[in-house]
Amino acid sequence: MTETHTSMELAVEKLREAILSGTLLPGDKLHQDRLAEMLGISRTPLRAALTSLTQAGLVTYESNRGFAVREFSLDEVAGAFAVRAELEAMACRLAAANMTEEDARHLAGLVNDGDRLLETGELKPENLGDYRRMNVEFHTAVMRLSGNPWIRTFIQSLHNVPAASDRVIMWRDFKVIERSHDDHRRIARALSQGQGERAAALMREHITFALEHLHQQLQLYPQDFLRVPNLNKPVKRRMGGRSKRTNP
Amino acid sequence: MTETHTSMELAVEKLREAILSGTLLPGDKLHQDRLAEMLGISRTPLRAALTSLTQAGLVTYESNRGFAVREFSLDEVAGAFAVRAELEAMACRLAAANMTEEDARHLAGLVNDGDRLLETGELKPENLGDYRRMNVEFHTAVMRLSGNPWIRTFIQSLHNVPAASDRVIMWRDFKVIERSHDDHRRIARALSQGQGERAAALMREHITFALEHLHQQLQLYPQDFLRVPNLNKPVKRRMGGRSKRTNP
DNA sequence: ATTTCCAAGAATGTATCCATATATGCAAGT
DNA sequence: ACTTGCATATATGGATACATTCTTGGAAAT
Repeated sequence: MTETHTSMELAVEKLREAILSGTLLPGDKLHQDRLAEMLGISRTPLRAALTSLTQAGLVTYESNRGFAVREFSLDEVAGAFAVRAELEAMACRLAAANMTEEDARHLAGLVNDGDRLLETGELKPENLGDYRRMNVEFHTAVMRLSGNPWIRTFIQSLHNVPAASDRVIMWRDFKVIERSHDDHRRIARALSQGQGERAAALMREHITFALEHLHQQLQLYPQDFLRVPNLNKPVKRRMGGRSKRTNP
Repeated sequence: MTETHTSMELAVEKLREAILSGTLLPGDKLHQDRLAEMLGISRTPLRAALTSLTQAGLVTYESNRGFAVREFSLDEVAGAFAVRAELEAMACRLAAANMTEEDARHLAGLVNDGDRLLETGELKPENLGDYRRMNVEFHTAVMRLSGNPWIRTFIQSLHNVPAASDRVIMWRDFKVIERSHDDHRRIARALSQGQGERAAALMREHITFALEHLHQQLQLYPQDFLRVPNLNKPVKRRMGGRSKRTNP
């Protein structure tokens, strides 16, 4: 069984990673020839990848004017959190009715993993990746347990909104992390006991606070977030670029 | 001033229409050469269109095995209604806080349009298109008023689920239409008076009932919905082939 | 008769080439 | 000096040709 990766799929992954990690900044124009050369493929699969990412919401497209990395307003980011809160709360209500013993154990296990990662009283940098994975898996598990596939689909695309993604855990305040993890613990227990409304309320607050906290962090450390959307930039940034152009 | 429609965008429209209208049935394999010829374009823009539709959720794709019209399970259809109910209820809560006089008038106007279309005590076939447009515009307006762009985005993609689309109004029972329209009236008034929770409750029921009604209709008139997904159709016509074997 | 293997056909994936639309820069006119 | 218009350059959109993978039909062996 060959893991047949078509090169368009590879391009999608590479580009998604580049955009979400900030290598490509919002507003950057996605020049087909250069990108194709950088990725070592031709323009055909690249265009397919860009088309795909356009529908996924990561890039924008205008006829005859090409693709560009999508920019998000603060309102859109806030809206993303609001919808996340609502849909994941919904997932809790639904999941509570479907929980089996095994499901309960799985969630409890994830909470346990978090306990271990935080037991030193801090979130060590080398544990950040594991904590993030645990966090993602917890939320994903709840949505899966809801039995409604659309919830996962939509939350997934909300994670393409840079600041709304649960990829980012830049919480400097350990107390906030601890509280957040305690939310998980309570949610897991509430779900296991069939307390759907309670779990939903916890989840809604869990996510709503994340937005509030983001706002605070944005006030305190704007430079961490404000990769300034280069508005009508005079600067042509190129990624790893070999510049082969000679004009000024 | 040419309405510069790139031929990929045209293909997207044509295909979307063909799929939603049932010309292309769920499970149908989307043969690139044939489709390209039918649409009068080459495979390049066609593939772009298919890629786009894949992300939009109307078709599926597997590496080296091509595209096909997506099939939806009854569970997925039900799930679509459930999420619609939740998100549009959310839109009501948000919209109630944002309503201006003009917004109120707009909604009232739409309700009025519906009144006129139904005043004869029936929904005449020639009015069905107008009624549908009014219905779509009403729901769209509420979502727009919510100020959260994601709600519209997601509901939009739920309308790609054939039976969950509000394109279909195949209500034979006039009482059901009348009640549904009365829901609109109450929702419009509730929103205008800032009664967000009430509007949300009405909207949730409005949509939840639509699913229940769909279930009923599906029991009564299954043939209207069950456009049978033609599983591995035996048409293997090879033209120009040298082996002309007589049909059994 | 059934199964296995191989080869030819067909369809998909990718690269390259051509056409068209947009952007840029220079010249001419006011 | 500024604006306008045109010519050239550049980028994107689409078509065709080529490569790779999958499917299918048949022959040989058990």
